[in-house]
Amino acid sequence: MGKVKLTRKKREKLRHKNEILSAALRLFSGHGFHNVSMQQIAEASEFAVGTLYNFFASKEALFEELTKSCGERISKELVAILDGPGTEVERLSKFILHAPTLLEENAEIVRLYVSELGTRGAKISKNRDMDDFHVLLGTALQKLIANGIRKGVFRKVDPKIATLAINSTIETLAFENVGHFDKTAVTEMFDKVEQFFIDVLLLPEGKDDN
Amino acid sequence: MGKVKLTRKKREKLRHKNEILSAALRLFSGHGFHNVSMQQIAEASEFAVGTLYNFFASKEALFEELTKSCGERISKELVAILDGPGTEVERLSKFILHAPTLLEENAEIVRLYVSELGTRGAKISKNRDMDDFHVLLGTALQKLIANGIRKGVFRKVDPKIATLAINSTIETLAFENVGHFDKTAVTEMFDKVEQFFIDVLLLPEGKDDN
DNA sequence: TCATATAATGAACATATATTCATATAACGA
DNA sequence: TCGTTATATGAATATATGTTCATTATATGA
Repeated sequence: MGKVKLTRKKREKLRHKNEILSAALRLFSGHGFHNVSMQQIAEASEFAVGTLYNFFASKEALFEELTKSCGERISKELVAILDGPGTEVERLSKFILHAPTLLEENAEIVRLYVSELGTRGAKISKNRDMDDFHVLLGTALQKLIANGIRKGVFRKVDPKIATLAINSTIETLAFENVGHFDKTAVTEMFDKVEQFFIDVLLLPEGKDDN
Repeated sequence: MGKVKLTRKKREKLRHKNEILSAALRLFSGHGFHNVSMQQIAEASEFAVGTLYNFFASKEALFEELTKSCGERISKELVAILDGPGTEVERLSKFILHAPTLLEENAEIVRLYVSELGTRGAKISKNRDMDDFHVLLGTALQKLIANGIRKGVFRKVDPKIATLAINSTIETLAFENVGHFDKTAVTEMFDKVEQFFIDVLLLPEGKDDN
């Protein structure tokens, strides 16, 4: 994608920027945008306050850059599963069951995403990036379900509603567990969610709605 | 419940308090807790800042009282439907279809609830009242579904997961629409949600899982 | 009418915090 | 070595806002 050749200085600058973003993520995800000060981010990243302003025009700008990179990362990971190999049922299954791992590996990002950026919550700034990723994800899932229906494996439901239900359920469950994360318990819950939706969406054998 | 006899003065004081709460609700629901100042609440309610502090110990206390009364109101309304008359299917149906009306009549409350108090969002203060109401609602819905399963009208699913899915879906849809409310469009969406969950939960005739 | 209690007021205070900028430091090439 | 550029610094500034409290207004009832 981007240029690979970077002078040492440029690379170092980028590293510094990422260190700031990383510290900011830790703080924002733990306490929320309004409860974290630039001073705190400065301390946590071991830079001076002024330095932050060499990288970001404002606190909001910093936040937006953070959400953009985080959103991209997560949505890419999930869309890859939805658009990946396997039957519709397999992919839907994988999509839901992948949540615990994603939650474990990106607890901070997920927390940030759900707590201040999901479909809910008083938006910080008019940042639309997150919404874009959300739409991207919704579209992919919707397409998967529509295909499954066309192929006669899924019951004839409204793909938009099914998508809404699945995504809402995953998001809610994700946030409820991202605070006090217990892999075993979370995995068990998502197993049940997967079971529920597969169970409920699968066309009963022998019965043909079409 | 409470004492009905109140002196005129007491009644007036209560009215004043409610006026403040009402103004606060309007502002908080529109801009979020952190973006509304006591000054603004004072102006909107046509009292002086100091007066607010005669009613509430702090901004947080004001907010908590607001959420408590709002939560009670909504959860009572919904639990009444879930525990009301009719078969399980009828009540579940009614529960989902009631959302547009509830949304229309309590747009501000719903907005406040979902945006800053739902299962998500960086909590303002350690207020647990809202969670209590949420649990109450969840319990009622879960019981309804369990009963439906026992009676053989619902498919054998995990009532907890079904409850999670239904509530999450309703909440998400509610918030997505509370901003730019269009009764027709919203009603149509909730009709589809109702159709989806009824369709998907109903045990196919003639097939007996039990 | 007047003494008392209750309620309302808003300027002043204390604090927090986003942002700036003059200065210092380090890196680099000539 | 030295001048130039890029980067880092953090004290100072400006602003916003939660909270207090001495003062004023109003209502009550003896």
